[in-house]
Amino acid sequence: MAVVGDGESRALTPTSYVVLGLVHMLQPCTSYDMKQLVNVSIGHFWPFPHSQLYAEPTRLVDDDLLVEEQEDAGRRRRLYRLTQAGEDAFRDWARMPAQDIGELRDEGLLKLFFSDPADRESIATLAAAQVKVHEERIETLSAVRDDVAEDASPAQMATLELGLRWDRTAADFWAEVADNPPG
Amino acid sequence: MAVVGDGESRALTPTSYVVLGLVHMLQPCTSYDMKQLVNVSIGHFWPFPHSQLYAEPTRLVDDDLLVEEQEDAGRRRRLYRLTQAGEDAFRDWARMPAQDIGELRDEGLLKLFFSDPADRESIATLAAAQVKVHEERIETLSAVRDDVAEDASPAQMATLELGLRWDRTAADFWAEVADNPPG
DNA sequence: GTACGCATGTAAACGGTTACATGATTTG
DNA sequence: CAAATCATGTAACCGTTTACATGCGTAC
Repeated sequence: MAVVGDGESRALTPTSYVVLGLVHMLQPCTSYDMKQLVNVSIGHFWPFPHSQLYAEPTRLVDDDLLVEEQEDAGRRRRLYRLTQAGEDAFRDWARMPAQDIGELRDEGLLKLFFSDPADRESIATLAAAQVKVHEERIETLSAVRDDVAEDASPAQMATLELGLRWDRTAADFWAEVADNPPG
Repeated sequence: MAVVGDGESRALTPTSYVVLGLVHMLQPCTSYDMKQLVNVSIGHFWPFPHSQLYAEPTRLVDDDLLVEEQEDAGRRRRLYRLTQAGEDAFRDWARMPAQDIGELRDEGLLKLFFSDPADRESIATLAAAQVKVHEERIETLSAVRDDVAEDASPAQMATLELGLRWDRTAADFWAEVADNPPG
């Protein structure tokens, strides 16, 4: 009996599912096609460098979740598609509620946590900078929203909406901190 | 002339500054002391395994930002303190506004983004689970807040406050999605 | 036809996660 | 004094990041 895949199966990471999801939407597609989509969508809340979009599909081919087909002329680009197992893995993941809890990982929060209570001025400066960052991102995301309104699904628009609400919440919070620095 | 540190200096990561900040608060302290504090504070919004609290101080000693002193009896635990360079590096970081933008990295958001518009029931199920997760975390964080209210600085309490607001924002968002799934 | 930018990809190094391991302390 | 739990640490693997490299099209 033929064994498919090399050796033990690995646990898939969120990146794996991002790639499966992207291929699901775009197949057949190249790594660069994925990159293009990432740039205007999930890249805004789940950033990663494009090299992952080359490395991860290779692993998924090993796992028999993707198939790769290489052009025989020109640039010999690699085109990816889902296998049946890939479709299944993606659908199962999409259906199952998320188990991990989304963390903030905001460096500004770290700085606030470690701030010197006696140095309220530094805190105010930090807070003002954070307000700026979040308001700028509200601008960016609003523009993206308008840009993609035609093409994106309602669920995709909703992800943008949560992003905007988060930045609004954060901007308000930091504005309060700037106004009245704790210390 | 004596050369301090081995080879080229590396770029410090957020983890580096977490450790510098922890040592700043607790020095002299062991990795385990840091772990204790992490568990009831930044661990809630910037989680990482305790092994990092052993690995990173070793690197920081190489960088001459920490000094290590080993007990000569008993468990021979390692105690860390900041060097002058460590104090400086930490203070400089703390003063400078954060440059990276805190990202969401919420797996639930990914699932929403990739959800099948035709399958509104899955979306509603996902959303209901997300509501539960965030409301539970509101409970947890509220309890932590009450627990540490005596000991924590106002700035530290403020970080908890932002965490709570984020979970509130997210819980509300997902409740709306559950109520009226896009698709 | 040259220059610039977009498209496409690779490789090495490093941090982070996971898993394991075992010595102390407390509790019953 | 046995068992459980806390305290303390190590090692290996693997994903991610960073940096480099270079073909192809297009505009001037």
